[in-house]
Amino acid sequence: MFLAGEFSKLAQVSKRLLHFYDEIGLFKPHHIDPETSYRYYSAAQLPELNKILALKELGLSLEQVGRVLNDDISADEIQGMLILKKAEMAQQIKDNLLRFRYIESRLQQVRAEGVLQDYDVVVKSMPSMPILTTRTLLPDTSSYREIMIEMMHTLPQRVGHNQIKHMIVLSHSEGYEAEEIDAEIGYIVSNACANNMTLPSGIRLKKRLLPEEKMMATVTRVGRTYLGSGCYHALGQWIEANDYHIIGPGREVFLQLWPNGDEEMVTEIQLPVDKTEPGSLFLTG
Amino acid sequence: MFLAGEFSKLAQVSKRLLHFYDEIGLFKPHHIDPETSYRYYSAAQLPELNKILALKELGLSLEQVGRVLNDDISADEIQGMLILKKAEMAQQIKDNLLRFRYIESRLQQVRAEGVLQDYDVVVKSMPSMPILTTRTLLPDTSSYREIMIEMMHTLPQRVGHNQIKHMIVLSHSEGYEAEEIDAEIGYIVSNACANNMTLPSGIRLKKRLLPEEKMMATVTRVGRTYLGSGCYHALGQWIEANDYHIIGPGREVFLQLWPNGDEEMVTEIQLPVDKTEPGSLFLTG
DNA sequence: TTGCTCCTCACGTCACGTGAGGTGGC
DNA sequence: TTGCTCCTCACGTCACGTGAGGTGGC
Repeated sequence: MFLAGEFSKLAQVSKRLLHFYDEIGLFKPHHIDPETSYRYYSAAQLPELNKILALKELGLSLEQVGRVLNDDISADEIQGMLILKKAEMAQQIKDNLLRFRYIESRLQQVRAEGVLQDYDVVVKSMPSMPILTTRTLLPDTSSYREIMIEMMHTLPQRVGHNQIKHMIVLSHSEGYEAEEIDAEIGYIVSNACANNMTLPSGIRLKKRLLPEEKMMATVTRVGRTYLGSGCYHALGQWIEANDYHIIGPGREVFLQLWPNGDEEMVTEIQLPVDKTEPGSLFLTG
Repeated sequence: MFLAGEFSKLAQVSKRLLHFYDEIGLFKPHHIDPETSYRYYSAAQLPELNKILALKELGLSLEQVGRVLNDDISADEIQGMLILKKAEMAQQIKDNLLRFRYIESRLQQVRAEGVLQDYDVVVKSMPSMPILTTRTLLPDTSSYREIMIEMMHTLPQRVGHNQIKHMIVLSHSEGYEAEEIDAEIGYIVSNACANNMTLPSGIRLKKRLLPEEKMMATVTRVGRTYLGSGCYHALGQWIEANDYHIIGPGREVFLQLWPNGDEEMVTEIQLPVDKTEPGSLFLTG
């Protein structure tokens, strides 16, 4: 029979762990002296403690370990647990590999530029939503502005302020183009909004449903968005390092327009992405 | 300006997270209405929140994130953090790969036998310790017993009870042999113990220092140990699945001898092991 | 007496999630 | 009035680690 301290040395665990397992009823001392409350453990209890440690190593929670020990669980259920754990491990490994690569790319960036990059990519999902837009070929990036200003000044009155949410631009051009930009400009609106609208300048808007996107790589920036900036660079780097690829038209959502000058404009750039199939890691099965 | 609920939808985080970050001073609302205590956030704050989320994704703690945001940290320190995180990731990935493989091997075992195996392998370290032993070639496994019994009955009196700890057997044979076993039998003793000892039967014991072992794969069993059992099988499987290999003589430590018959004997089998060099995972750098 | 063990509270960790219970404006 | 938002406690999570404060035998 060993005292808690001796037994903890034999098993190479902390005394506190023994206390804790006693407390939660997972592993009790062989007996406790009623006078001193000293815990006594027998060497024959070591295999049981080892079983607990080993199952914990496999990734089971203490509650699961307890159920395995108490035998109120079938071999099938144990198999189920292990299969689940295995899948979780596989997922974690994949995630960590990507995280590892992304850390590497951020490291390179810090080394090269001496500071952490300005733009931070975050994954979001977007539900489907109605938009009221016009699609045109624009000669250059500054042409956006005129159309947007016209919309700002006329649309809210025409369809009602409460029908209208954020202004949005979708770029349908493949890749980046400085001229002949195929873009769709308008507003995110509510379901009740009118289906058609003509602006004073003759521009015609139509309502359509923008599909749901489960994964969007997004970057938010403050200030003039139509100027080139590090946003797209950061997005590109992120998408590459994380094995994503772009699967649809990019969006720019104007969370805050320029009431007091461009500096206060806030835009979120959203690129719908999907996982690129990984070069097999044989973590299946 | 957005209310907490709206802003949390924009950012796709929970309201509680916003409250929490406010509480710990990591990310405060643009302002708070002093009458209602309502929190108001501005769209221009989104990039900052995104930065927090992105740094968290990289694996930094909130405290580290806070230091990066507050700029009371140099680019060098940020690099240091990232390099550290990268190494941690690499280690985690390696660990998880091994865990994954070990889960697989336990799964196979459960599938094959219908129950979880009896023996559980645990890694321990052993400090160097003095032992008082004799090394001989034994004709067969049952010859252990006679020597052990003689030692039990004579050694404690000769060198003093408090000089003696557990009985130990080291097997120097390469691999498993049923006969002509090269074994070393004796006791773990204290530093003050005598250097030599001769038993009544003429067996001579010498004291020597058993070296430290940083990693021992161990299994503990209750009952007669000199009979073949699943112990070694479990050990072997474990060592293989976890990319270890054996680097020295195995030990059997008798934590409890047979005062009332073999059934109550408790033995710990210890195999010194080391990591086998992994087939490169290119996680270095 | 000093040193060594043991014990029982009880708070700390980390990043929030999850109610409970109540308020204020349409 | 009903519904909707917002708020502030405050406990729960998971597996222990880490003192604080005190006891008992050599």
